[in-house]
Amino acid sequence: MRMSKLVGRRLKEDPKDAKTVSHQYLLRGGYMRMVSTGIYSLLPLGQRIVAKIEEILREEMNAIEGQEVLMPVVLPAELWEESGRYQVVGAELLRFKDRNEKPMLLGMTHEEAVVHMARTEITSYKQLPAMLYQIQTKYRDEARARGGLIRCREFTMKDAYSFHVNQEDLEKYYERAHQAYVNIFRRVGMNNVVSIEANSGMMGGKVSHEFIAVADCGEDTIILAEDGTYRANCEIATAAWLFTKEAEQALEKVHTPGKKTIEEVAEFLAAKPENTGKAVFYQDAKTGQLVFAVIRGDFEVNEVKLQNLTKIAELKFADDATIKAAGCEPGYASPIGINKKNIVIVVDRSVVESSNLIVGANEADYHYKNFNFERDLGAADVLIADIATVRDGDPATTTGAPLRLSRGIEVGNIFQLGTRYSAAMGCNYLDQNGKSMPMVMGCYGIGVGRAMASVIEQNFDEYGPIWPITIAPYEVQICALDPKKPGISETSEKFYSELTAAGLEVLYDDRGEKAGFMFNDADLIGIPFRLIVGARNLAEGKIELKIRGEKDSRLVDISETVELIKQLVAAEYEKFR
RNA sequence: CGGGGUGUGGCUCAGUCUGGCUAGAGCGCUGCGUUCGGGACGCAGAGGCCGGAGGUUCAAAUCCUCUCACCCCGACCA
Repeated sequence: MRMSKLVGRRLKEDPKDAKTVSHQYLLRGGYMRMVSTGIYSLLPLGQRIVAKIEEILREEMNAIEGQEVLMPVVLPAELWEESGRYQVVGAELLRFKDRNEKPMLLGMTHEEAVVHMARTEITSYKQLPAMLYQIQTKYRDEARARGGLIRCREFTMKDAYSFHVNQEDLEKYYERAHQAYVNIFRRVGMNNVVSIEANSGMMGGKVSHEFIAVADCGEDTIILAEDGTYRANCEIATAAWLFTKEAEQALEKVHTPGKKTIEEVAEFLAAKPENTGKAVFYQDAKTGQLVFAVIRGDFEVNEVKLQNLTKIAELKFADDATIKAAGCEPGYASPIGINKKNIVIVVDRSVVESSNLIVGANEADYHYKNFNFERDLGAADVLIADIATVRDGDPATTTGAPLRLSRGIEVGNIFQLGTRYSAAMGCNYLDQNGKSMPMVMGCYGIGVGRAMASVIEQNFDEYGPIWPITIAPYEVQICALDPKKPGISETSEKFYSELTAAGLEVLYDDRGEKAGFMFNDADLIGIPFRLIVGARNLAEGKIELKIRGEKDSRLVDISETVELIKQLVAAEYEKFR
């Protein structure tokens, strides 16, 4: 490709709205343009990268017996009504009506569509297991798109769905899919991706893993043990907290004027936050059901754990009126004397296993000292569970190694769905005994554009992205410096045709711009190998070879250049096998 | 959905508070010339209903009302 004809200009200044590195470089390098909030067009350079990522995805999916299909973007609402998700999912699902007033939607994920396919095509245990996948457009009407391709509304996703005769077979396949994902992220050049246990949320099913590209701009918080033995999303992470019991002391009511927060109360009573208990009121956003959570003062309630435990889809902080209606005093709420009727009470292990805590007195300006769970509240009608948020430095459950918080981008997600969809939608097969059974399903997703952005987040310098050769838009770039000088243009053209003939993908900067101008553009395009044809070196029979991401360049004999590049490119690919 | 902010050539912005000349700058773009190894320079050009609609005024990018769009923080996120 000749640069003089390449569509997609590079920008000298950072676009004002781009905050993350990948967003800035994708715009500045001329890889993509925004068309509307969270909706982007890919320019030729971006599309070339995406096509290469997709090819790697196909290879890895095919390697685990995947069969590529293509399902529609526009789906009838009735299909989603079968699974129940038409009602459950909120405004992110874009709904509309066709000319006959028939309710339709834009697919945000394709469990329903693939079940529709599987239940008509697969009828016998002899056809199982089977895996179907597609690389296709998804639409999610995000409340807030951000970060360019990191979180957008329309995006390309590789989504795969597997069907099995039983849970055991699913689990075996799930392991293979997990390994395929590890391969994919290595091959596209993400050098720091961890798979972690995750909350399966509305997808249903129990076991799920997220693949997280560790990057500061990430939206997810993940918990990693320093020795690598524990990895989990902070939403479900736990730790080997140690609590100690002491001799119980008598309950004592104390005056704590104006002291509301844990810190204020603890300081006022010359205690530490871990000597206190914290009471937090939540309510079901839909039904209003009140939930009373008690946890030690030095912990924070993990709302995702609480939601999973109480099976409430959406929790919010309870308002003061609701709290008062339940007979409690906001700010001084107490587990002592609480009316257990009509309130879901959840007590964290930290409170159950500690002694003599300071808690509210359910009366303004008063607290109790020496609260002990068994004696003062009791386990009857109380849920005892781990609802604590892991803190930096907490000990891992595996080895006790300190846990650390990191930020990351969710680049892949795999679920063991079970029969959540197949049972609801009649996706059955006949087993050996002629008995109709629901298929056991798994699903496996990777966002293609997000993967491209994440590669940048892990491979860049102050000048631009540094593409791994496996997904670089081109393998070699030729910069013809001052092409009017004798020999420059001829030599560059010769390299261009010879390298292209050798099967290499070459971007040829034939524009005759100033050297610095071309170098800066080349850095933004981030191609691994760069040949610089200039008068100075040409007089010596030499060509400069610069490897993107390396500081120094080297001189190569003209006669050896083509052969050397072929070898270097081949060797570079080997690194990603 | 809360809170904050921004809309002026392709891009980044000034001008708005305090209304008034032909609406500006840098980058980019076109032509000519000089340059030529890390974003050169000169000359000459093209390109704007100042987000939109109403209003106030002799006069509106600027003041008022309404509206739309976008960004950031939070909530949400299969």
